[in-house]
Amino acid sequence: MRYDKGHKDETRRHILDVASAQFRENGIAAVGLAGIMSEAGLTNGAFYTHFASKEELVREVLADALARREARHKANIENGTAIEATIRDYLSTRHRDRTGAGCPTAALVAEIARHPKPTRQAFTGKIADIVGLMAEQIRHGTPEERRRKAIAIYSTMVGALQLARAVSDRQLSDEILDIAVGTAIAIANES
Amino acid sequence: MRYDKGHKDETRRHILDVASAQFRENGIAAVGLAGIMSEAGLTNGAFYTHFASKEELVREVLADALARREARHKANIENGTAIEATIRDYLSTRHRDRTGAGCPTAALVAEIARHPKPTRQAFTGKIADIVGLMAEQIRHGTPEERRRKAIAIYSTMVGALQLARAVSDRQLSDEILDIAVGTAIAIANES
DNA sequence: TGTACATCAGTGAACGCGCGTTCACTGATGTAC
DNA sequence: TGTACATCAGTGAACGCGCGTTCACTGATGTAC
Repeated sequence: MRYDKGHKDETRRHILDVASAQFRENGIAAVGLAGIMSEAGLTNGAFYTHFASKEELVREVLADALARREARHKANIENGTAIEATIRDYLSTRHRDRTGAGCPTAALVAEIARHPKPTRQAFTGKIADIVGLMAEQIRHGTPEERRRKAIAIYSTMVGALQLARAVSDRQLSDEILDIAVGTAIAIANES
Repeated sequence: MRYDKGHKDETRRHILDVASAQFRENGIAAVGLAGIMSEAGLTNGAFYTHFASKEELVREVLADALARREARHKANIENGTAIEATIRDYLSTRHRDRTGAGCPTAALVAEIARHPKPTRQAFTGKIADIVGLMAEQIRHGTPEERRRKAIAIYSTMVGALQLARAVSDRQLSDEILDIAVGTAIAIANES
């Protein structure tokens, strides 16, 4: 072969990374394949050597980006990181200001809702896993109670991060994050 | 004039309504002006008799759709509707399943975050008003505490509704709504 | 009262452009004989 | 060892199409004289 063994996998990985950042930064509908491929240092046509369609790319990007978030949650559990730290990290000004590197759910959830079922299924599976891991981080309650708390916390975090990104008033934005931190931590710790 | 007095205002109103529903249903970036105008029963060119650009339409649609939500909140207060009923209504399966007629924030907040400042300002002003009205509905706490609760409840509702719409598993979707109702009501009533 | 002109919401074709996708081709390497 | 062919990731031009926007035009009514 004229390319190293594993070259194609690396290229595919690179396209996924570029697409993942562009989708989160600008939204799926607003991002074109030509822009993704040129940022990846390739030409238009090479796209179809790796993916069957834009929709397949979307599905793989979501699965991949959420798997990375999941890996972070797993590492948090192994390190004994408290749920409070996870919440503060998610609702930080840093996360708010770096959409392209941040949570795919907060960036894309409304758009995902409008995509075909296979795409929503790829999303659903990973979300269920992440909620399960967050439930493990929670210290109080039965497994069912922890699961309910994890879903409540995740909903609050996703909503608050999006609101904090959308409002034009910096002070209000900071306030939203601050209030959501307090709310999410209170949910985690109530008995 | 060859059209009734007030005709132009009615046409503009109609374009706004059609655009408002299409944006919420399919997202701003995915909706074209030609599709809006044809559903409104007009041709392409007439658009610019009413709006200077697509971006101006977006701004006006947001201001208008959120003003309608605000009017509903005002009516709730005048009718003495409890915050619990507002929460249950927002997090109902009906609202989840009718995106095009539902809350513009839940449908469009992530996209709004990517729009120019004037658009985000139009959004921010209305959101502040709606949060203020929700705070009035809350029965416990100082004005500042009520405001914080309203922001927490709104964040939770927006996040949960979006998640419920995106997941492909109906049972999980219903569960998310149910959990968020409990969480939001608990926030409203805690002292 | 009759005629010439002004008004203006809406028409519909066209503008340049970028979209997702297709496809004949390239060229470096591996394999067969 | 040398040569013919197969492989295949990537190239780059082209496909039809819809985008946001522009603009010369229409035609029904109102106004001026």
